[in-house]
Amino acid sequence: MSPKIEPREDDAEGPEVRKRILSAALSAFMEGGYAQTSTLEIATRARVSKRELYSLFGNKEAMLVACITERAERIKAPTDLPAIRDREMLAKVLTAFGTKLLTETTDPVVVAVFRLAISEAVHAPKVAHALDSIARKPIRDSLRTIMTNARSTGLVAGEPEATTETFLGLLWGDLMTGLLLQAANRPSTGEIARRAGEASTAFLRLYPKPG
Amino acid sequence: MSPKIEPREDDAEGPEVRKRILSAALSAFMEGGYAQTSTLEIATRARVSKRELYSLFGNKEAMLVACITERAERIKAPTDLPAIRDREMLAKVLTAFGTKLLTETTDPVVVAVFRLAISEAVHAPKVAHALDSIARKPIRDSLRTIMTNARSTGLVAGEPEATTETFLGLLWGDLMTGLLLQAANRPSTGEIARRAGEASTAFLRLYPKPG
DNA sequence: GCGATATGGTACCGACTGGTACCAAGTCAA
DNA sequence: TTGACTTGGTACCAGTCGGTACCATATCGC
Repeated sequence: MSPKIEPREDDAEGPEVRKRILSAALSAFMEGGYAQTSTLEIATRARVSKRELYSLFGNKEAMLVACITERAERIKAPTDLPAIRDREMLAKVLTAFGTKLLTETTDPVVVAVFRLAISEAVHAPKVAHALDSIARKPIRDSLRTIMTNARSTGLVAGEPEATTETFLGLLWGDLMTGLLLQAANRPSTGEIARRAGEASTAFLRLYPKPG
Repeated sequence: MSPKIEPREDDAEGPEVRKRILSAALSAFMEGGYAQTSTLEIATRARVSKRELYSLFGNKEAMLVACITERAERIKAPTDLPAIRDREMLAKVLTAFGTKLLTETTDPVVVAVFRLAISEAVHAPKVAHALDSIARKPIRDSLRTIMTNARSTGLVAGEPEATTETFLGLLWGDLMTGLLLQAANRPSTGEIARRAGEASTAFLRLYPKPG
């Protein structure tokens, strides 16, 4: 009940300190990788002292986790799913879902976040697990909800788990691996739309209306 | 024209020095990551002096490239493609291809190699590029050859590039990302076979015989 | 104006690293 | 035996880093 620390950051100091640090840390990690980035570098970029860094985050790894978590939380899947009445509508929903998913996850920053999490997946499972549970799983769950609905309304016969996996595969193809290895460029908006559309139609052709 | 150095490693010293180093380096990198692994650690594991390391590889990054290259070369795609006469045979070839691909690339060591390459993709593009050109591209090329054949013999109508991407997507689904993030376990032999079979049948249903 | 608190800047500590130099021991040819 | 060469072991160098301590400044309440 002590008086809250008032955010007296209104003096053109930019975003709040914590956000500034997270932003600085993320861009530093993106450019230099986790190991190559020194905490001093982060502090300097954030225009903050190392003490502030350590009093806010405790240690370097926690800064990484915080970065990744913060960015991943903004990827969350679309929340409001309209009621799907016919297969035409299902096609539209899937296309929209795919477009959104591809757009968000091919963002260079997101790709870099995946790279960071993958890099530390062995040593700091927390990092990878955070990304998985905050971004990857919710997206998948959201898609599976669509699939479950589509099945219960008799639009598609397949098992939700299987159809979800199929649609994700049709959507991704080999793209993510290429992006992670920097062997592919980010697809343009048009390519993304085309890809999502094709995945949607392919999916519906693959799972025709039962009965 | 000086006398070749004869490989007098026949004295039960185990594999040749170079291979021993590569093996030691790969397992060290796998366990500890690139940055966390010291060259002394590698030398000790390989029962070799640091001098030997540096005279053979020059620097640490080259050791990583050599590791990855060596392991990636063993993934190469199946070479002998039988002539494909009908769609039944195409199904079998695709299933076999998929099974082999999944079996080899879900190997924990291979996943770790991907992780290493992805980790260094920004700072050492050579590493990631090596993996891409030695393993990923040849596999894709091999599959596209199958697709091109299938098209020219009138078994499938789709553009080879597109059908290749589709089949890879059906095969992979969301698996690789899960493995990289350590959020999924390696699929069993049975699961791999099932997955490859389903990808194959789905693909053929998606691309019916033209005409 | 004054004491308390918090912050930026920075020096510092212990530990570790990549890479090189050097030594002692072993191996080979003659 | 001798001498050239190779190798494992290790000390060493210069540099870096994570994390802490300390100081001087600035802001705040009063």
